[in-house]
Amino acid sequence: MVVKRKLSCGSNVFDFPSIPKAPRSSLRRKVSSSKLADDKDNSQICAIDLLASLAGKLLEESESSSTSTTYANHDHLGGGVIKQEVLEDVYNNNKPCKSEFSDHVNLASKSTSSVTCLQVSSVDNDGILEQTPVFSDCKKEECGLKSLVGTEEETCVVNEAGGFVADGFSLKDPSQLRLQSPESVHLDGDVKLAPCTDRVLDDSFEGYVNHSKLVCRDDDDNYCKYYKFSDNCKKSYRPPPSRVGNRRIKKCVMKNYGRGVSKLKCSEDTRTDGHLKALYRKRKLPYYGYNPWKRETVHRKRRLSDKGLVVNYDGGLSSESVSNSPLKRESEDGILSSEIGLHLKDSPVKFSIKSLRIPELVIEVPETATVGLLKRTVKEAVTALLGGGIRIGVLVQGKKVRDDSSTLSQTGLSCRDNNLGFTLEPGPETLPVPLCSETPVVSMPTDSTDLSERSAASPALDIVIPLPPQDADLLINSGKSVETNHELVPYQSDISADEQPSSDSRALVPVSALESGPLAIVPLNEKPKRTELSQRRTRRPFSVTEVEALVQAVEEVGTGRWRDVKLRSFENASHRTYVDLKDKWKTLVHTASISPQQRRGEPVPQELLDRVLAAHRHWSEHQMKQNGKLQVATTMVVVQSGSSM
DNA sequence: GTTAGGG
DNA sequence: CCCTAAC
Repeated sequence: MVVKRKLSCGSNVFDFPSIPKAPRSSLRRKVSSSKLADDKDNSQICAIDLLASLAGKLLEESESSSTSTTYANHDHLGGGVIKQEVLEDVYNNNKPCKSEFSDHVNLASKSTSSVTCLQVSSVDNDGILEQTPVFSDCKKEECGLKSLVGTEEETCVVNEAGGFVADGFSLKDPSQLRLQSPESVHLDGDVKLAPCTDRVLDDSFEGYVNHSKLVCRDDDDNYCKYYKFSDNCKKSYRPPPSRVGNRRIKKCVMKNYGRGVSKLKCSEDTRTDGHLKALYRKRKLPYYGYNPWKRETVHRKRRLSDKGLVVNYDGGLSSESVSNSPLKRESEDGILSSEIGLHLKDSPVKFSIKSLRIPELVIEVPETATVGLLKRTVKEAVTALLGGGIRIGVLVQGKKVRDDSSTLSQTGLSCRDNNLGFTLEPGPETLPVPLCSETPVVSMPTDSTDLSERSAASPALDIVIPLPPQDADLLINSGKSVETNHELVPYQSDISADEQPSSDSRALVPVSALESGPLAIVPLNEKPKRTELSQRRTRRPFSVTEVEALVQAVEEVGTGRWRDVKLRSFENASHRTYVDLKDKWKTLVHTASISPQQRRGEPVPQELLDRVLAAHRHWSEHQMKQNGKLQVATTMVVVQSGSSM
């Protein structure tokens, strides 16, 4: 495994990763992490890591302005803004995967933010701060995300001058946020678990936040420490080995601002299993059939489209008070404030994400494969997925919130009734696999170009940063993870209302999902629209040459036989599907029928347009004739049968 | 998996 | 280009 650091979490345990925020004082930053509970679990990736990274992101945002130079190594990023150039550089470098991990880690640490963001308390909660730091200061590299594994009741206090900004929302005065306050808002209405009390094996996360308090302070000095009161919970909650559902996959999630993403994968990829491969599932697989990957014994398919990329969190927002119990209810009852917004004071919004569902991830392994191999394969697939660069999307009422500058209240997140969802989306930076050229194992990205542009993983070829600037902030690179150990709790397929048909999911997710207890499951009420989730293919206007080839083919085989057209003239153009050709023909016909002044884009020679019209006319007539014959034939049959009777 | 069309 | 219904 490439990923070396894994914080093991009891499967049920929710780890609170503390991600120290910031880059700017990586050195100073102190990260505390709970002890790794199980090394055994290392191989698993915790979904929660994602959250951690998300949280980290939030923190980071606040600090992005003051990004330290530490990023320089990998990113050259200034201020957390992702630059395409950087990405490209990264992608273009086929660096050996192996060494990368450490590097990323460093990045992570630098850029890390604290996962604790999810639960942020105002500094005012002095009471929370305890003198006994359980965790020693982290090394630089490790500072990044450390999950507090097994720690329970951890409170994180973040005092950050910068404020948080998260995808859909921004908290301007972070110092005043207390996410865990009793008043927390329960957005989703979904399941909320009282910390310790409700703790069930399935509790993905809340249960674990109890006894110890995690404090993350990011004051001027920017340092975070965790203080742990007790570690009891941890022990008690060790999930039975058998539980698959809670299996947490450890992923290295790191948040680099998008840049070094690929490396992480590399690491994994490096470990080639030779025959293992992942395929991203493309819509039209058939046309990609020539793709070498297809022949691999093991395929991993990741379907971006559906959403494949989307990780759903089932949880929504739920309020939980840090304290054990009662408070929680109160908050739910109501006191939620709609005030959440730029100036939150004492009206923290608590986000409890029970689980994040990863996108469809189909893994195929030979029957002869060992369980160990299967595990590794899954891990790799997930790691690759996450490592590819993920960005977090926020869904409110099923609708994606694109404006990162919106406040929670503006976004409606302050309302308890809202259905909040987080999605994992492929980040632009997703190109990891290719980097690790050696390993075919995880195929996703590599082919993506060929397989489908559509897939979120935009192939390296066209690196497009679809995301608006603000989204860029959200980008989380998992590649190298910072130690966050979050538990990944798969959504429960059955329970979750989510769109994804369980059938699709052979993915890891479902399996684990089964394990997760009911509590953990909070279905997203609304099915996200695909459009929201999936990434649109990059636009590739047809060149005149292509148009000519298309016209030529259509003249020969006619309209209505797009597959043949494709095979005839675009066999090697993996990015042109027959549907594309059909669509292009449609537009060509339209273009040819309008005045030149009305035409846009690269002008198509009139000669070609004339041919288009001619061919269109010809084949239309041909089709009509066919239909006519058909009708006649039908009529004849009918008449015949009628007469016979 | 392909087609055909609407969006 | 995307999404789907209809084959």
